[in-house]
Amino acid sequence: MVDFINELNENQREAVVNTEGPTLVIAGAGSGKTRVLTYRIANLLSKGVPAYRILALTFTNKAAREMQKRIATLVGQGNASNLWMGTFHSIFSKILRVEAEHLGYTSNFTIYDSQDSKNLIKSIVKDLRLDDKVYKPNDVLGRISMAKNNLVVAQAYAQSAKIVAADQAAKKPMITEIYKYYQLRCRQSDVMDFDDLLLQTNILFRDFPEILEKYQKKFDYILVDEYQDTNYSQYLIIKKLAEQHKNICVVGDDAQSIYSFRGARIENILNFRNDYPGYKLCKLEQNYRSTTTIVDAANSIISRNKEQIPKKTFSENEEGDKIRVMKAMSDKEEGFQVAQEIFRISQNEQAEFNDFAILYRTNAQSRIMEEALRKRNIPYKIYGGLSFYQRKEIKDLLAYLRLTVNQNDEEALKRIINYPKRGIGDTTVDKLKEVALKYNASIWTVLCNLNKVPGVVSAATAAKLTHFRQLIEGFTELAKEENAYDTTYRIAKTSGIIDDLSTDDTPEGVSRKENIQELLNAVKDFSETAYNEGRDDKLPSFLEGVALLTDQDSEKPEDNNKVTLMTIHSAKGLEFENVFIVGMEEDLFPAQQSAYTPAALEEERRLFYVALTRAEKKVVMTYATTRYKNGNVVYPQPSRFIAEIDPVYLEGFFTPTRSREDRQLQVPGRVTRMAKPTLSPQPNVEIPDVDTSRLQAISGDTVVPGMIIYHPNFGAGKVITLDGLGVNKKAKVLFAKHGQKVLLLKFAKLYVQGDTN
DNA sequence: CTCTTCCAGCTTTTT
DNA sequence: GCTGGAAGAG
Repeated sequence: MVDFINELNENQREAVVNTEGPTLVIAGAGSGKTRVLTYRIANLLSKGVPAYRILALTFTNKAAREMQKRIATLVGQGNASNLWMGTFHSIFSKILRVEAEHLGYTSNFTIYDSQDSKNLIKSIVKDLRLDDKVYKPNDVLGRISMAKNNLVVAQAYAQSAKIVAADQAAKKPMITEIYKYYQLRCRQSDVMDFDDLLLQTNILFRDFPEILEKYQKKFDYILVDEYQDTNYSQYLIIKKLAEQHKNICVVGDDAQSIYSFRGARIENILNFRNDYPGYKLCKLEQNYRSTTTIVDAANSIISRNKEQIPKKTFSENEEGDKIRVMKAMSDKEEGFQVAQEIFRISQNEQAEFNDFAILYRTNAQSRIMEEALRKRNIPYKIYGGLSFYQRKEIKDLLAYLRLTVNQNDEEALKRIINYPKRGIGDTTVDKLKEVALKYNASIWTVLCNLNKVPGVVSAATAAKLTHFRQLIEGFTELAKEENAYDTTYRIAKTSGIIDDLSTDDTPEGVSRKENIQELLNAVKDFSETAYNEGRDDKLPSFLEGVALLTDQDSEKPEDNNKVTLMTIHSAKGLEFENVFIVGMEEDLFPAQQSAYTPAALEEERRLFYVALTRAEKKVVMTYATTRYKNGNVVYPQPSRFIAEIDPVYLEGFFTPTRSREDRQLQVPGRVTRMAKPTLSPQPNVEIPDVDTSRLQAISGDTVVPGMIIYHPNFGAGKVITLDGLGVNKKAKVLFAKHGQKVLLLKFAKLYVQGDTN
């Protein structure tokens, strides 16, 4: 039995005991949010609610697993594993597989990861003969994703005047066409992308009320973690499911909303009161994780944001050390200093390596940290970056598995039709695709009907294609009989993948083979566990989950005493005794794209808040004064976030005294190679003042000599000369405060004085 | 059709 | 600094 009285504070207990009706839990960082969720679920179970009637949605697989583990220790493994607990994507993909036929998919539909989606977009852009410089897969996918997350299907996209106008303004009017074909080809391939998993669930619930009702009845209790990170699509699914009984409990912290870039709506949490009148509000404000210094410093940061739910997190822990700021001459030295500090602290204070985390804004920063740690023989584990499942050799083998299960999977087919080499080149694939488009069929269908389209390929090519087709068909037959492991093993062998990798003796080649072996082990593990537990051990079942897996899901036991390296985003929800936040520099953190709009900047600040509040005892922040970025040297300024912390909580950072106006004017931007901050000579040209409240952005090619321009970094300046052509066009500009600079116009964000009326 | 070499673009963050 | 695509030679 669960001891609520002794293990929970009053507010936490409220949140746990009030199981009926809508409940909103506002949970500050480190306030025992997970504890509340797990106890609430344990409480429901102890009241006799069957586990399979509880739906608990988390944001990451990791969070789900963690919670399951903790519930299992409270109520036993058997009970815990019957819970419907997982990410939105994994839970609803499960439901969609059951209901797929209603929507015109098969239950074996494939899930495209972002790379697959981008590849498909690339290919559509090519088919439509569009400029791939204008229609960049990333951008286009972003637009489509945004649309889907707002439940705008391709047809509605085309009909929305607002969206069409926005695309036209961005000079990308064909996105709507691309969306249409993208969706068409996904359907043809029996494929859903990540966003479809949510969109199609919404469509399912909208168009089939009896199915909605089935699930409304099934889930008596619904819990949602990280509610501030839900997007519209997720929000609506929850709302519909909870409509009948309204036993919904959402937990979140608006101060930790860091996913608006992928459609998360902070309003969802703010509007809970309107959606569920009569809701119960629980505020968890006591931080049990961090020292008062850290909590107060974090508060001093987040209070600068305008948009937030009023709350005051506090800590009754000891005051603790001040937050240390370390400056390094270079990114390399930054790594060196961090490694040295970790080593020193671990020696002096008997801290274990797993008490340390190094957090960074971008994955690209990990490599330099890795190198430094390796030199000092400090063990580390690294999350994110190129995940296991994104490695080429793994994707290749998975593509075989996918095609075996779903022959219409276009991206899988294109990936392996000529890997290993079997003499089927791009020309042939293009021809097949043309035929497929013409007959509105998948490439596989064309492959099966080559005789009906004579003359498309030569007899020799046709033979090769047929051979490939038979290879896959053989695998499909095999998959029906054998378990996932036996099938996969045979595929790896007979497809030639293993032979192909065996010819490569380089360290990379060896590591690729090891990765294949690791995947085989994972499949074996799946098959055996499934068999032992009486579940389906065939290939489709294995594949179901794989697309939604990430690196973070494969924690290895040998990883237990290592320093953790990860992005701040993936650190959310975790805690470490000692946290190093590295790369505290302008244009890195806050990211340069975020520095210009207030909303984006607030999100960066929340991200910083998340980073700080990961720490229990010590925070060390570091910045470098030179850094390699995309192979170029840049000279970053320390992040404004350092100066935003109340200096009483800091040590080692000298806050430069700047005038108020100066601080407001300074919107640090990109430092280009040409723009080394050197000693600025006083200008000998008179530059009039610029009214910064009336600036108008201009593009580089409208710049002419003599023009007065305004640069976010350097302020007002006069264009002296221009040289270079096209994208290499440069302007020599004399700035009032910074002297002469050469700007690459392609990069420089320039403004001119706008109309004064 | 395949292999090699060269170049451009990229870096926000994740299911 | 790395990756993926283009281009050109065999």
